[in-house]
Amino acid sequence: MEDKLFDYISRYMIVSEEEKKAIIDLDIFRNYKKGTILLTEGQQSDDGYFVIKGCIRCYYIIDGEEKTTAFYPESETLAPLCSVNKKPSEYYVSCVEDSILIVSNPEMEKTIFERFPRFETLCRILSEELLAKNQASFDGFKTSTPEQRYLNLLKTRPDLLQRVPQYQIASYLGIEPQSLSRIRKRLVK
Amino acid sequence: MEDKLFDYISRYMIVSEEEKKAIIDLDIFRNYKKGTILLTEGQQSDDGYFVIKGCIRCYYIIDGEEKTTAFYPESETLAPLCSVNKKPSEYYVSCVEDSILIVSNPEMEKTIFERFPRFETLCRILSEELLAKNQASFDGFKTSTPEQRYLNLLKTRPDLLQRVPQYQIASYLGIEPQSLSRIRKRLVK
DNA sequence: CTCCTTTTTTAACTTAAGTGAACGAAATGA
DNA sequence: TCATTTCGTTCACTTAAGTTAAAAAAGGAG
Repeated sequence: MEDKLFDYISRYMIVSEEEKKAIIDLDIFRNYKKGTILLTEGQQSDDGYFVIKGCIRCYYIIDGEEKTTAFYPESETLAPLCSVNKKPSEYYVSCVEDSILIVSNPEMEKTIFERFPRFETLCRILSEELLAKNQASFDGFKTSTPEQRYLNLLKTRPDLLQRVPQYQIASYLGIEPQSLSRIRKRLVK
Repeated sequence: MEDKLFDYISRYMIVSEEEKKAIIDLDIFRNYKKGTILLTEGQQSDDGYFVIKGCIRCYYIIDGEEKTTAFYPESETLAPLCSVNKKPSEYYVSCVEDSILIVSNPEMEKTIFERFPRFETLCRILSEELLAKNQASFDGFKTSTPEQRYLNLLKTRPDLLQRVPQYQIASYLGIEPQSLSRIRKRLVK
């Protein structure tokens, strides 16, 4: 289980046994059942998530309708806005499947960073990377039609379409479920 | 001129005179004329930008058409994807106006972080903040219609509409210039 | 297996954005 | 200053997404 985390980190640096032990000793692995709500609108939480297994999802409820904006499957990280700006959350976070997550918070990060400053460098670099990638997806979204967005999803994250209901994919693509159904129909021929 | 930078940083921490001097000694302030292209498609650069004065813009050229995806006015930061993933850039960066920028690169960051580790913490926190905010804008974009996006821009960044040509705003909103013209007409009544 | 709920598809109709073209206004530059 | 390019608006037409409603299909619970 720890391996998923260290495999991920090993793409950036070699982690010593001492460091591994320190992280495991934090006891940050958590199991959640499918459907568990990790964060609710209006709630303030400092927690950040790294997905070891399973998948989590962000969604808003706007005029009574669920609007899904992001999915985080294995090896992805979510630091909700409310954990950064210390304000109540505008969105929900829930588990799409039974999941194992690392749940971190600023205090434990501080503990680790003080003992192993290399980890703060790692987190800085990871954030910079994630930011640049998020901007690139946003760019792709802006410059594409709904159909192109769907095709791109099919190419880059085909797994998602298997794991997640279509109506959630639809709002993730910025359209209504009926439109996604239509696009799929259009494409099969 | 330095003040713009230190005013910005002072929202996060108190900067000592020694630290200020070290940063100023890096000699990282640069002047650019309106229209200067800072980064070209296909180019690889390590540079990151902090806007002291003026405004910079990111755009793609897709099928011969400019597609603007982002603006960075005073006190905003741009770390292009190519500076993070070390690959050739897919987009251009140019100056919307005569601008004064801080141009940084990984080596000088390393120099500063080694001497003043607090600055790495600052950069980590800033990246985390920027990431969360970028995600929030992306969410807002996905869950809005073009008209709502325009109204939101009008509310949150009215200055942009004065500083930037309409056709650039249009692609920033994910639509064609004609559609933006139509939306504006629709709204005046 | 059956019933009930959720999800997906279909359809008809409405609305708004894309497209291509034309025109005038504004900005640019020689 | 005049000529030229660029920009914003308008129009007519096309295309695709939103909306509302209903039916079909799939999934889960008992």
